[in-house]
Amino acid sequence: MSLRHAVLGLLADHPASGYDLLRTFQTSLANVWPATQSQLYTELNRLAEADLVTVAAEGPRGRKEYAITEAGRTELLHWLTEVEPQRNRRSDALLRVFFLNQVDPERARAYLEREGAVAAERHEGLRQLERSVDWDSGGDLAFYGRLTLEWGLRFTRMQQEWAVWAAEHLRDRTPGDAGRP
Amino acid sequence: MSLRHAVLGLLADHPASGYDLLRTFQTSLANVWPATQSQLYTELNRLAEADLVTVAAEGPRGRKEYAITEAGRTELLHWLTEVEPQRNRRSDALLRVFFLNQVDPERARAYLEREGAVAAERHEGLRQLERSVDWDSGGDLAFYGRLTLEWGLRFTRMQQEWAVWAAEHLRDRTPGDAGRP
DNA sequence: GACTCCATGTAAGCGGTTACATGATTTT
DNA sequence: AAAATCATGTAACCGCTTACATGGAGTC
Repeated sequence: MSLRHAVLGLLADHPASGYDLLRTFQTSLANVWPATQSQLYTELNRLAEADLVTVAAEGPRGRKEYAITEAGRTELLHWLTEVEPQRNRRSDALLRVFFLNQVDPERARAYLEREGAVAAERHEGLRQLERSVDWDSGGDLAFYGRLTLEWGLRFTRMQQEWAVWAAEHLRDRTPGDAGRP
Repeated sequence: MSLRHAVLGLLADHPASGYDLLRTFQTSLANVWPATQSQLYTELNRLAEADLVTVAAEGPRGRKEYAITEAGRTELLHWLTEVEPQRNRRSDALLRVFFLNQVDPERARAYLEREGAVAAERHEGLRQLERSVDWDSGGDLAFYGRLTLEWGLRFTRMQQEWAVWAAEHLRDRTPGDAGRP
């Protein structure tokens, strides 16, 4: 149930409408906790129902600006410091590797190489993001955003390096007859 | 819908009962695609319904041994080579980092250090697993299992190193008054 | 006979995805 | 006037989690 806390976390910084939050979820948070429009609006209504947020103002076009309440802040801090993160992660990309013995080594290598290429692309995308953001604003959010971005950079690099290593390992193991005397 | 393919992948190697598969999911696959007992039995019935697996034999205590069918193999290969992996991952641990500006730097550092410690533990656990498995059996599954394990080792190491880096970065930024002249 | 392990099934509830639906305001 | 953007809401479906429920077979 972390969408709830993602919303609280954003509103803790400053009030925003569902529409505002949506854009944040589709940009800054896209790589950490993506959320859809449908999900967001439902959750905002639930949060308001539970008095963790309130409708602070109403604007044109039915716009509702939400603000976090004291109870919301308490809940956020509780989650931040006292709730153990769920660390078990599923990876269907890795699951495929597990079953790569079902295809011939060439296809297996092709799969690994594609994984490496995709990781490299994502890495490059994050590097571009890094360049495009003003990190010197001094804001706390910028600082911690930088930390999560660094995680992403390291993660994608690790994946890329692993894929290269795995493909090589595979080649060494089954010296394909192609390109050999 | 990858539980389906995880089951097919396992049955592609050799027939097994739901109970057998369950143990595999709770051990070898635990770090890649965990599944519960409830989920597994439901999925096996669905797979049988769709003729992707069949009940090859019935044993004592109502044991049903499932085997993959030709249609099942086709579906597995399709998924393996033609379906693009879903790569967007949620991480509530990382989401917390994003909102760490809500707590004081000391608590933030404590959080990062704990993340590092957990990563180190998991790394050690995987190293032990590595030692306990006979990788020289020559089996394909052992080979590809090794690749996924290596991924885990690199991932946990990366996380640990990142956590150390992040905690240091945080210290440099806000030179706490504790332990300073 | 009691305990443990093997073995399967089902029901309630929740969070996430996809799709549909509506309408006001601003821009071109 | 038309198009783009802002803005919210809801319904169907699916997969995962938790919990409950049942019983056969082997072991002490």
